[in-house]
Amino acid sequence: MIAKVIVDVAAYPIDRPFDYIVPVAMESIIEPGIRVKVPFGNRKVLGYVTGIKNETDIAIDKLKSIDELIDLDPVISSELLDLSRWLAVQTLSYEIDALQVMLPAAMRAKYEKYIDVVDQEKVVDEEFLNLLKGRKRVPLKEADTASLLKVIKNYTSEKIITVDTIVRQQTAIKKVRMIRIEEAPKLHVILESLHSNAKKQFELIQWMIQREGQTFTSKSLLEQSGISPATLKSVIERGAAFEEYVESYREPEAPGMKDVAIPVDLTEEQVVALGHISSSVKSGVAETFLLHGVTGSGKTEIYLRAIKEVLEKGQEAIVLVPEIALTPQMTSRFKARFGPLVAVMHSALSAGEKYDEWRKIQRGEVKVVVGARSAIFAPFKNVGIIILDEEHEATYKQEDTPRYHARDVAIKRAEYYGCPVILGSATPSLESYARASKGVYTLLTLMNRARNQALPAVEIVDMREELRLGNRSMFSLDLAEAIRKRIDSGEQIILFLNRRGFSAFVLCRDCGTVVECPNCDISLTYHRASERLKCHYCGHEEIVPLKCPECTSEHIRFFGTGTQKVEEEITKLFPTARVLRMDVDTTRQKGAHERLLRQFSEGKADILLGTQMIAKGLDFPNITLVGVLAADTTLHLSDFRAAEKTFQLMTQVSGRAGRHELPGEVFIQTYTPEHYAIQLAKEQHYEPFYKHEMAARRQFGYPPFYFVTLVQFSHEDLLKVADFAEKGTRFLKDNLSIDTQIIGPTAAAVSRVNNRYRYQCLLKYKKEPMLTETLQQLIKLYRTKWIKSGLIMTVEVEPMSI
DNA sequence: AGCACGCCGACT
DNA sequence: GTCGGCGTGCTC
Repeated sequence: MIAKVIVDVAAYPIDRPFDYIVPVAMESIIEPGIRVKVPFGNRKVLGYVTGIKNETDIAIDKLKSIDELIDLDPVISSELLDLSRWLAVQTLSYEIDALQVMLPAAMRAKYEKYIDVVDQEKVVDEEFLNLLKGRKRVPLKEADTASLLKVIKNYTSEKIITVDTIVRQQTAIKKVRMIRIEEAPKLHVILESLHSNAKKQFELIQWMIQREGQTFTSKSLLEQSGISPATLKSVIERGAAFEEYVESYREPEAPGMKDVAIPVDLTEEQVVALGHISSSVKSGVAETFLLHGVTGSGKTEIYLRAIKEVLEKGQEAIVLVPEIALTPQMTSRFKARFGPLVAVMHSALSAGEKYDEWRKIQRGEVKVVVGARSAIFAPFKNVGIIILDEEHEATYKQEDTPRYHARDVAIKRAEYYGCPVILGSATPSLESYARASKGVYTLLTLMNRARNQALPAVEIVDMREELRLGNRSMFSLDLAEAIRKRIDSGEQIILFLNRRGFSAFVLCRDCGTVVECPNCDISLTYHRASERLKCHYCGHEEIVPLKCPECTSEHIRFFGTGTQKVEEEITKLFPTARVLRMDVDTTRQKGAHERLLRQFSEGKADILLGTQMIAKGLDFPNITLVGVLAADTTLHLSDFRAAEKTFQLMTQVSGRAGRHELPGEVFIQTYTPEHYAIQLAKEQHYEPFYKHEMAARRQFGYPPFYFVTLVQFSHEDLLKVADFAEKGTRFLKDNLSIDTQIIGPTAAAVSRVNNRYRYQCLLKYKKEPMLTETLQQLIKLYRTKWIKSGLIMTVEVEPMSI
């Protein structure tokens, strides 16, 4: 019997199955999806069995045998095995990367090498003997000097010692030590044999006789008997009890918030939308729905009811939410509705906790998973529905290999199971809406809010005008007035600062020098908490200079607006206001996110001030005012999605106000009030925005009219990167059709990051039959030749930004 | 990716 | 003369 194995080595010539002999003892157990330890070259690696066969073309003398099985049951189902192959092709990545991304990080292999002494007599080297200290097995990494490694090499070739590789999972699986007590007759025998001064052991065995045959966790046994661990150990050695280790789950912190929306009657729109989804669930035919509903229209309630139907059919549900929206508020609604049937997967869980959740899914102990992007690979075996909430979010696209989009994977999995995919959003991506318009997806619309509240009144404030009136503060007069009113009446406020591309930088007022990162072509960002300047690209940090590094002037200070600075100004303007600041700095700590939100929901603050992370999903009855401090900051990014992102953000954040009884009000401050993205966000008019933006995309040849692929090059040497970028672009031009636009090579927007110069080449095409093949050839060229010269090249099909 | 094999300069 | 530098080539 021969097994086809994909080995855990990400390299170009290795990216294919290797054949191994299956030892007879393994034949009845082995099947595709099981992991194995195999010899590869002169080392041992982990591999995934992808197929079983009886013949091979490989010469017999070349074939090796599988060393051992890592799993007894497949960890990758046949469905996911096929999906990984598809994923590798789609994203132009190694098959091993596509496989690994499907499993929790804790299951990734870790390699440890040990020296085993075979012939003790012949070990004479003093340094080596010193390393052994009498042991017969020593971790190889303890040998850290060159001379020792040399001795090891010699001893290995003389077969005095061998080097053994242990393949194991990264994080130990949490196990609980269980103690099973023997039967009474045996205990009596042991009791007799005890020495008279072993009083504690005598006591423990008598205690055990009362509980013969029972099993305890070692912890509870020690507590209940009041005996020390040392005594227990001796008693176990005498054979009075067995130890066994049982895999146990960690219990992730229980969310503290209740389901705020008790099941209510559905609106007519909701009934219609749910009806379409239900009939798809029943039909067993894959169908993709775009659920377009204004903020507060009750999309989540539709998800919950659709999932209920799926569970009643005996099937499972996958719910994806953007990481940032994976708040306790969101997950607790699912937990409240489906209780212990829900597994939650988010980045705040430890590697071990993620593994536990994964196991619960795999064992079929849960039926619903709510999670971020990677939860799309949940190891369910009978998926009945897949939901992507806020489907337009860029976080659904993975930034490193395999660069997959969760939406594409969802649709692929749904095809296999013949089940519906629900893409939900108040502001769908243009791609999805275009597909819905063309009938590729089924469009479901919710025009009204579930509790029939009016959408909040949105006012656009022209900050240029404020400036003209002499108001140099970051709060317009109207917004300041509205804030004051809310503080007085005890209502709550959300202030949103879209900091991206608009962070606090340090500028010399005499010579105009901006302090830049020494490794990247970008200005450094001022961080108040640490009083340091940081680079957001490479992580470089330095102290804030007191003098200008160029002209030594002392007139150097920071400009721009960060949340910390806004917080200061709020305290100055509204001394009585209680402010909670939520950004990367205040939420880094585990659980900080939840704590801040809980404080806010309990009314312990008047103002919640934050960045992107407060724009989504929050639902608090007392919020009646939302202020956007500077709406334009996303607008000026050099990206084709800039307007779309701005519109989405404005709509999302506005939707936080007035979701319950109290009416909401929104102020959007901007320096470009005439821009269509801002004007149309005012009324949450998606349709006109869509039409306007589509016209722009058509004109400039961007998605969804054209597909794009981005090829990026980086190198320490500017001349070399320009040269390779030119070569790569030429290769693409020579091999792709004439209708494909090939733009570049051009220097990237941030032309140097971490001391590497960056170039890129952009492909735009409607139909390019040669695309995959040409890109594969380009990658081959890179991986076999160019990579040696220090070039790094990445290819991203359909990037989220360029 | 690793790791060994293999061919040329500086040391006991 | 050997030790060791890292260029080249292979992994079922």
